[in-house]
Amino acid sequence: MRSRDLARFAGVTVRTVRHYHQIGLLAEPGRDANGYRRYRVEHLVRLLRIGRLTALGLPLRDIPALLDGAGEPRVELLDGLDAALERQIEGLQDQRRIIAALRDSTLPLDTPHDLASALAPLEVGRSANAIRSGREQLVLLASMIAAEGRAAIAELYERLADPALAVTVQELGRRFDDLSPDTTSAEIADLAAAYLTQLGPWLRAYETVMADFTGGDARTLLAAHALEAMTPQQKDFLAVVAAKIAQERD
Amino acid sequence: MRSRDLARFAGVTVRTVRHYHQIGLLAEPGRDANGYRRYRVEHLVRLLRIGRLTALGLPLRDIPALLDGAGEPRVELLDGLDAALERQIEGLQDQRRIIAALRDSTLPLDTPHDLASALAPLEVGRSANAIRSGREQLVLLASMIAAEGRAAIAELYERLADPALAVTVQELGRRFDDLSPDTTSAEIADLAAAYLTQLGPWLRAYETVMADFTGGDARTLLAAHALEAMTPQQKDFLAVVAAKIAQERD
DNA sequence: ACTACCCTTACGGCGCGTAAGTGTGT
DNA sequence: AACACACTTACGCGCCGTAAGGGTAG
Repeated sequence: MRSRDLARFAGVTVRTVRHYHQIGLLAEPGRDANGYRRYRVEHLVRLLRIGRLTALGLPLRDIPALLDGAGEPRVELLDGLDAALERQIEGLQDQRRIIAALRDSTLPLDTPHDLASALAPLEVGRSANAIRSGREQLVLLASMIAAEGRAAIAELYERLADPALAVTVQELGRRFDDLSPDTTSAEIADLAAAYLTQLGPWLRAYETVMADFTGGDARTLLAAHALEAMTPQQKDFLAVVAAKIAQERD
Repeated sequence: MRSRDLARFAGVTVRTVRHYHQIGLLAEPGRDANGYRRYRVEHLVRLLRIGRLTALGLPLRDIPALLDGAGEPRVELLDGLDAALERQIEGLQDQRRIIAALRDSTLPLDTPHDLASALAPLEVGRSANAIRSGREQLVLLASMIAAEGRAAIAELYERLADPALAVTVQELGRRFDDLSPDTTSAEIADLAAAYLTQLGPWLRAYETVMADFTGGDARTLLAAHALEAMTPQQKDFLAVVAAKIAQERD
């Protein structure tokens, strides 16, 4: 037998055989006068056994001990392999579940599905900037909120997306997007008042949930992120809203 | 944010972050006067999105296209990922099945379970040499027989292991193992006659199955392997048996 | 002269882990 | 002076794939 025959019989590539030679897993056979390797049946047997063991998921490193010594720790070995396989399978199944959930959505693949699903209707009519910023904020939020808070946050977003409120939210959002150097401070105050009237209760609920389920640095980061995407007038608006909330509290 | 903070927020290691820098997946941030990296929220957002995509099983190589360009081929991409995952899972489940079958057996891990399960009783009392050779032969045979023939071969082995025949087979085996330089040719002829009487029909069935389900080179290899483990007297015995079979045929 | 093999050496790839050696913040 | 950080460069892993460059069999 020469390399090609051996490899074919064993169902592997010639490269694989030579790799096994390199790491000392398969003994080098004798050579013909021309330097070609000349294999004997014992090599094929060894190669086939190696193949059976790798098919179990055993690393090459462990195989010499099993083939040359006796395979003492039978059951422990098998149990270890099986447990490792089970963990791997579960991991892959998790991935499949995420993928399955994602196919039903039109949102980007990297948005957290559980929070974002309700968000799509709220994006209607918003500026590209606002949409991008909102999605980024969601990614941040999803990473920083404790697992127990996810449901609470999701429920809040769903409340916004409720048809009774969604139209209002869209309109407020559009007015926010339109804040520009032309906007007067009276108009800003106007919008802030409308915001608090319509969304005051929601904002308080949001703050409660955030206080319960996120850390202080999380909220700092979220705030920093939100500010990055805003125009000066939008920041002014935010300041007015914040002032009014503080005022209410007293 | 410095490296450590960024990494902790994103749930990865600092090394991972730097790897992403190296392959151009994450932009290098500005540096402080001392050379430390100073990250901004946009880096964290990017890193989190990368994390969401890798969690789906996407290779890092594909991620820039998804984050920077639009993710056009949504469904195809997801389907491809899902199919790949499914294949992987099936492969791992195959491994688990093999492992499960192996735990019930006391044979070495690298013997083909479906053929070998019936073989254990026949090894009782045989020489170490014969046992080793027999198992090796099984490995060879399992690799060379067509899938359809496995059941037929398994059935043949089970016939040998049938209590009615097993004792005879064991005894013939032991006598075969004992062939040595002291053995006379009359004793060899004696054993050959016993062999043919007891196992003639089985041998013919075996030859039929082999002719049906293996190639000529497979049988050549098996014969070569069997001969390697035999003493001269055992080879003599084999020659006598072969001659008698040829004689019968005429 | 063609084709299909054989040989050897060596780099690549995925996604980082793990040093090794040096400087910085407190 | 200790300690936890930061920085860079570079090798390692598991299992080969894939050349590159050259000889050989039929």
